Amino acid sequence: MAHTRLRPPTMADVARQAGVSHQTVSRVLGDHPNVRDATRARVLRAIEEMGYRRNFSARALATRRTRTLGVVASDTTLYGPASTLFALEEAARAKGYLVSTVSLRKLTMESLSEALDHLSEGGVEGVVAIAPQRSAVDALAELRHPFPVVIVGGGPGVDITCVGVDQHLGARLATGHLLAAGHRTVWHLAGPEDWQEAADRAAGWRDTLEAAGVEPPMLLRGDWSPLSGYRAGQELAGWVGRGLTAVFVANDQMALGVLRALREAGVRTPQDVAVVGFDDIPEAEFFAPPLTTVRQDFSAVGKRGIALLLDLIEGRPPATAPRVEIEPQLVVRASTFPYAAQPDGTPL
Amino acid sequence: MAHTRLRPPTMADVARQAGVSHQTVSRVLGDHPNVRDATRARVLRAIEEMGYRRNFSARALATRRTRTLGVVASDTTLYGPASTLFALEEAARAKGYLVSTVSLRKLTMESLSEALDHLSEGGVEGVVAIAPQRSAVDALAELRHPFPVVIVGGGPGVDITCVGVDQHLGARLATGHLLAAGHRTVWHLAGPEDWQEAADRAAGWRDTLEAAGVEPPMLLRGDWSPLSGYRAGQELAGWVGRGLTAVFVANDQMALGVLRALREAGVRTPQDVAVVGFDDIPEAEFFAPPLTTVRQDFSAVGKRGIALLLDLIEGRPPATAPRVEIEPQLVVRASTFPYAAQPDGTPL
DNA sequence: CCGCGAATTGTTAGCGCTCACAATGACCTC
DNA sequence: GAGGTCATTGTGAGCGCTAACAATTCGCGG
Repeated sequence: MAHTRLRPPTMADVARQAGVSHQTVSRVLGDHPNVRDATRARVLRAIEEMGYRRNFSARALATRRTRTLGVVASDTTLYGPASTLFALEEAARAKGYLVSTVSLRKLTMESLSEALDHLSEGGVEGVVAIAPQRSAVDALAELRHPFPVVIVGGGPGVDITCVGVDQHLGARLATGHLLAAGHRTVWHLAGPEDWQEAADRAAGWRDTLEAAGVEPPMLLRGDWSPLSGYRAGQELAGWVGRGLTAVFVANDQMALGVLRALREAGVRTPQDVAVVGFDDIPEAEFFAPPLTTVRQDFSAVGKRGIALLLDLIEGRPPATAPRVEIEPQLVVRASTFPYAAQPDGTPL
Repeated sequence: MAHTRLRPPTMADVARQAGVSHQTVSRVLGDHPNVRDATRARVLRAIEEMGYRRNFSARALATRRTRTLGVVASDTTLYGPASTLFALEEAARAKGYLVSTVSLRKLTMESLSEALDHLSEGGVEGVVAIAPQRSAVDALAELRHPFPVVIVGGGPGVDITCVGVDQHLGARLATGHLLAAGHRTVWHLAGPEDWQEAADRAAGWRDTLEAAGVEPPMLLRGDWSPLSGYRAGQELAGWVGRGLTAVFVANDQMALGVLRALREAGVRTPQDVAVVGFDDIPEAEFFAPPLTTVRQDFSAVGKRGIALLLDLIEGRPPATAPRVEIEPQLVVRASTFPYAAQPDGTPL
């Protein structure tokens, strides 16, 4: 007969019902060998009947493992961080870990410290920080924490394990693509100075030009937003006819703003000015014109990040170098090549 | 003298160091009154010196509370779900709860069931499901789980507490805006049939037209993607000059595709056809032309969702109705009104 | 200077699980 | 049939904390 049970059943309850000891129940749940099939079946039936679920806290206390990882991130509504977050969670879950997230509005020393405390109180065994700003990386390096930390998207220099896409290579692909198409030089609209990825992309752009014997033109800066791209685009429009025929924009959102400003200034893309972005956000294919851009493999970043963190947690020597770089990929569309395919596959 | 300590210090270690009982340490940490200031100071100093941190699992086991909530979501790289996720985490953290996320690629019965199991194994006290598809809501209603569940963005009908933006009202705002601007009728590009929000927006559109004594024209369907909007836009372009002067598109991404298709067909926006979107993604302001759209207050959704879940967890009678609706807001831009302000504030 | 209530501190038992080890039984070999 | 081995199951001791209760101390009126 079913009576209301105030407390959820414990392992001992199940054991009693199945006529075994609690340890045998534990063995069944832990997939230990050396449990007779008949016994296992009896236990499983009791578990099923009573709707038993192993108590997380008791288990964690006894094993000293919570199997929970923390992630600290900011700007999680942007495509890049959101994709990274998704990839990290998926990779962690595949390894049997739970992920607790803290999304910050700003990665300051203070907010980071609070976030790590919060996660620490939550018993995480390690943390992945999506920290693209140098200042955030520095803060992280200073902060004391009782668990290993892996940084995604951050820069080198500090003594923390990092994973990220090879931004320098991405920028070389973008800039090289434009040079190969016959442009004499390539302008660059960079991201905020403090961002490691912005710096790496700018460096890749500069190095490619210099390797080709071209003096890099003036560098413009935006803040990743379409609005800042729009403003930079207005400025860029003023240089058309004075040597500007190609622009490498440090992300797709700013490229959107640039495209709009150019269009409003009567500048045609790609006939007058070719534009390349970075990220390959889903909308990029539908910009006017569809945007040539650099695609990052976030899923790979997530997998490597989690793998690295688990190595650290389990005290294994990290399987790879402390700095892991994932290769990006150039996606060519009509913003640099007028005959590139339409979104639905038909030529323009 | 400092020697390497293999195990992190326990409360008993701190107590010994401070010359008190572990219980007094617990009192200090728990902010209990009735601890003499001198004692408190001594304990705090010991904690500081030893770098003590309270063990999460032991605490959770003793209190039977993990103070952890779960969130199940899908499509977390899209603006809407990502914003909701962010808002939920922020609201939960403000209440002292940790959030564990599971991001699914598809919300099927099977994946949902696995997600709830995974969270359950992780000891969550309750779950918020971002489940915009009806099928997902139905699956959730069928699934047994040992904790309360609140649905965000889902529909009514089932016996689960829901929070969401009032989509019907949003659609009325959008459609009414177009009618007020003098359009004789408004076409609609809806989202996938299975999505509650798509259905509500379509219903709001239809109701507004009928209230105005207008027979709703043929309804088009997309899948939220820019590509599907592009295809629908090509079809819509064929109706220009045959009564089509205004379109309400069920989200901004599809609206982007529609705008592009119209432009390619030589149709001007807003002079020939006015377009309204839904969501107000950050890029919407930079579409060509800037998009009139409906803004949703995700932060409010997050707060109400968490509040509701905590009510359920703590056995309080829910402070509000089982179905909470947040009011959306119309944002007018140039896609419906040629004199709307430019992104940077200057008139066109 | 005793006694009483309030403030402060200590003691004892779990919370529900896993681990290490002990115990049981089945089966086999010589 | 004694002794040994292996597979299977049970027992006891924590894991590190909080909650309930017991004990101690302090201040102060009588």
